[in-house]
Amino acid sequence: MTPRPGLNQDMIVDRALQLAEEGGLSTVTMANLARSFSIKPPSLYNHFRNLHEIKQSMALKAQDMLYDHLKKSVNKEVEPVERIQEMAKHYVTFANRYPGIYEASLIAPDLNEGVYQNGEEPLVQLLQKYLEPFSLPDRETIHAIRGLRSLLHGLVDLHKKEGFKLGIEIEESRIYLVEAFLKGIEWNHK
Amino acid sequence: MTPRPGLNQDMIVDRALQLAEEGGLSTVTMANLARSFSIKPPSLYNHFRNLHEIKQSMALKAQDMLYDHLKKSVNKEVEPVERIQEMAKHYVTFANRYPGIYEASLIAPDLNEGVYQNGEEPLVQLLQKYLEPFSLPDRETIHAIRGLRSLLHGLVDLHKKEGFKLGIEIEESRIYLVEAFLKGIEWNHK
DNA sequence: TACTTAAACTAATGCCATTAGTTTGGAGTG
DNA sequence: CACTCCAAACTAATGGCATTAGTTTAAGTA
Repeated sequence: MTPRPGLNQDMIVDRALQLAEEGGLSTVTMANLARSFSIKPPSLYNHFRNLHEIKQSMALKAQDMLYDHLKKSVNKEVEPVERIQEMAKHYVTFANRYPGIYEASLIAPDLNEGVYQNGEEPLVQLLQKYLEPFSLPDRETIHAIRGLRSLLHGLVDLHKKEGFKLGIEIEESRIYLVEAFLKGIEWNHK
Repeated sequence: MTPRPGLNQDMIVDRALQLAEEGGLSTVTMANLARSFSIKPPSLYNHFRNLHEIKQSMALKAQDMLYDHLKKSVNKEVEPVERIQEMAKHYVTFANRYPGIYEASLIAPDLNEGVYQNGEEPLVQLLQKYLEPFSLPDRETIHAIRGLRSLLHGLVDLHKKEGFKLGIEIEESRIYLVEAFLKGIEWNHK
């Protein structure tokens, strides 16, 4: 049943994420993966159909890791706005500390092929939970989730592009923007 | 002085943007560019040092095109919030109508090598102008610009990924989010 | 011990970017 | 008009990549 069970999908995805972390997503190639296992590239095709499928698996695992990071690090005992601020901070921190994994988490799922339906992704569920105290109508909650994700990703992107340059800290922008955004959400609802 | 001036940088960049528009940025290759001009790939190296430089030039031109689109299509006679709503609408519209060009506009400039300093990019200048009526302190204006860009890009990204799926329209989110965001900005300032 | 089969392999194809070195044709000069 | 020059094309080659087809191998099972 299992002759020579040396490698498996999990090992490959983990190594792929490690490569992404060390040199960026563009260094995740069949050739580099094979090299890292001291095997030849064609051997990888015994475990995945092609590089694209490996990247899809990377995306799912990376999203899980981000989700776990956000979930475990958020204090339940603070008020709603502060809780979202904390979450936002952890989001940005994770993305900056593990840029390769974050990059992998952004890989788009195949159209009509994702494991999650719209709005089913763990991260969306989490944001939805944190927005519950605001008692928004469903439609507005969806808008708010879209807005928050956009703001968070935009801040991460900014940090990557000009984090080293002079200028106003991204951290300060994050605090200001989340604050303003939530205020605007509340105001709009009233 | 000028023997056989057949091709030049502008022609190559224009064709590269055309290829991006037809098949996405990943189809912009030396091989495809050469094919489109009926020449051999090495000939392109007489005009650009490598593919990377071509892509950098594409980014600049694409950013110009986006900027021109936003600039010319905004009505001066409306109130500040409505003006930003219009701009946002045109931003999203442009990105959806010319996905390849928009994709090219996002290519990151080489670190320490861009033609613009921080905050000098035309798009940033435009946003700054539209935010002037809000009379924000300089720091808050910078935060607001960062937030607006993030929201706009996030909406475009969402449209690309799930624009065809069922669900609440991106257009509605745009209207809601810009409205809420600007409300929050004003509130925070008071 | 022999069989089966997954997981490795070799060999090959066809992309791609890039470099080195060569040819060529049009503009300017005598 | 013939000559020179040189930018812009070319050919040939290298080395990287993903992927496929077909072959070998070795570990567990009968």
